[in-house]
Amino acid sequence: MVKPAQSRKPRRPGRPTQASNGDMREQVLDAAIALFVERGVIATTLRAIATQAGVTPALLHYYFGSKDSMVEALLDQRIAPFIAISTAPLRMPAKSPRAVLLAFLEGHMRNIAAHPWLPRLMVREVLSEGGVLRERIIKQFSGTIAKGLLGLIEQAQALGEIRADLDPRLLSLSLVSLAVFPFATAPIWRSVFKSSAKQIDAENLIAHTLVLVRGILEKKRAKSN
Amino acid sequence: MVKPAQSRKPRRPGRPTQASNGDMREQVLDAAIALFVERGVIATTLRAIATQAGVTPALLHYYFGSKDSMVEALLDQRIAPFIAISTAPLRMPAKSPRAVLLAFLEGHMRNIAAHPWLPRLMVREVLSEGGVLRERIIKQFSGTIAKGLLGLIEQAQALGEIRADLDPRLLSLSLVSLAVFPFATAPIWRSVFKSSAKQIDAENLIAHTLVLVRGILEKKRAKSN
DNA sequence: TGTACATCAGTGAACGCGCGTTCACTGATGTAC
DNA sequence: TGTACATCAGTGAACGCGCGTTCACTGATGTAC
Repeated sequence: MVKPAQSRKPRRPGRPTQASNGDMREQVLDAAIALFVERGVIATTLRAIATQAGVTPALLHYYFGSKDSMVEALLDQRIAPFIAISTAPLRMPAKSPRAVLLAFLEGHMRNIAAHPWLPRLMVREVLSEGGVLRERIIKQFSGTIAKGLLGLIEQAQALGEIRADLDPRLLSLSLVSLAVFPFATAPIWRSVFKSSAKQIDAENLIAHTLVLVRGILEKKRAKSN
Repeated sequence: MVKPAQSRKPRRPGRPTQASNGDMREQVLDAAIALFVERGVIATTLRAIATQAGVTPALLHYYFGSKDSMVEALLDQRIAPFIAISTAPLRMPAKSPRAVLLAFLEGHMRNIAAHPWLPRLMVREVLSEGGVLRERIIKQFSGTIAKGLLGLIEQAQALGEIRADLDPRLLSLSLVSLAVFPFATAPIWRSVFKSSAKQIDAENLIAHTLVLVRGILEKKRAKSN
């Protein structure tokens, strides 16, 4: 995942010429997020990020001021946009809450399937106390996903669109579990199942999960036994 | 969760008398696991563990030789036993694979509900590269849970006990998600839902999840629409 | 039952190392006249 | 269009600090006679 450090020419001292590529800030953020995803925030040193991006550790302070500020910048510029995209459906008024719910879950899974580092980073940091990311992720999560999902479920239950015998909080928890955990742990189960003939790809997983979710939401018919 | 450092009398130099309590090794392991759960393995310093257990950092090396060895000792003595208990049903020959499957899930959830630090620690470490725990947890997991669960599902499908239209690998992934993720993230959603009138406890969650799982495994009847 | 001494449990202070951070500096670029 | 100089992007070397680890030590315990 992490590319070998770019072997750039050893860069003479002084201000660089305009010819040398100027989006170093982006390169630094790319390197930082790649390493954070692999090792976690605390375990990643500024020197490692700098080496990866082909700059000096001093540059990181020149750009961001401190490691903590850098993590926050990264959250604002690389993580928040994804959450905003995922949660967009939750913010628009819904004719059919059930349809919005399914669309949101599918969109969310597709979003994290396309950016597999997202759930991995988020779940790990949320489980560790004292991280800079933890508080902000929890806040963002509880303000958007949790509230929106819960509201949709309650509306859909009230309208009789889905089964109403489940606690909406527990149901939202189960749905989030199904939509997040498999993607966050993808590298693990891929290696566990690697001997299988047919590999599992993201589309299989998304389709499977949607089948499950539809089944879960479905209203009970008269039981046969 | 972490108790304040025991304010023991400042312990005169030299070998301690027999009167002073002798299970310091256990105290150290307790302190270590509590801190590992809260902060993660790399973020926990030996000094923090020593302070917490009321001993010197040098003692940790006296007992375990190194931090890595200590983590391994901890895994063998505090984590492996729980996994062994949880996975016991998977190792006994089953008359009804479906019944064993449900019993295993229920037992597993009850087990981690009673020891909530377990899933939190395991999920976090498994998601971080380079940890000592990671490799061993993955190995243990793929050797027992994954293999056992997969086998049970395949047997139950072959016997017609559960619906057979789902990929057993994806189904096992979904079941593990439902049984692990909600418990690993318990502190988060508890704080998100803390304004609710009726608090969610572990029994609610277990019962809810088992209802969902039974529904998921249930064979389809003719659809009405 | 005493005594001499090896062993044992654990300490306290220091070690080297890598961390995040600082700061004086370098030389290209932008601007005023 | 040139020139002088302030500004800017970024470096290199060093800073103090806390980390995991080491080691000479202390004094209670176990053992041999």
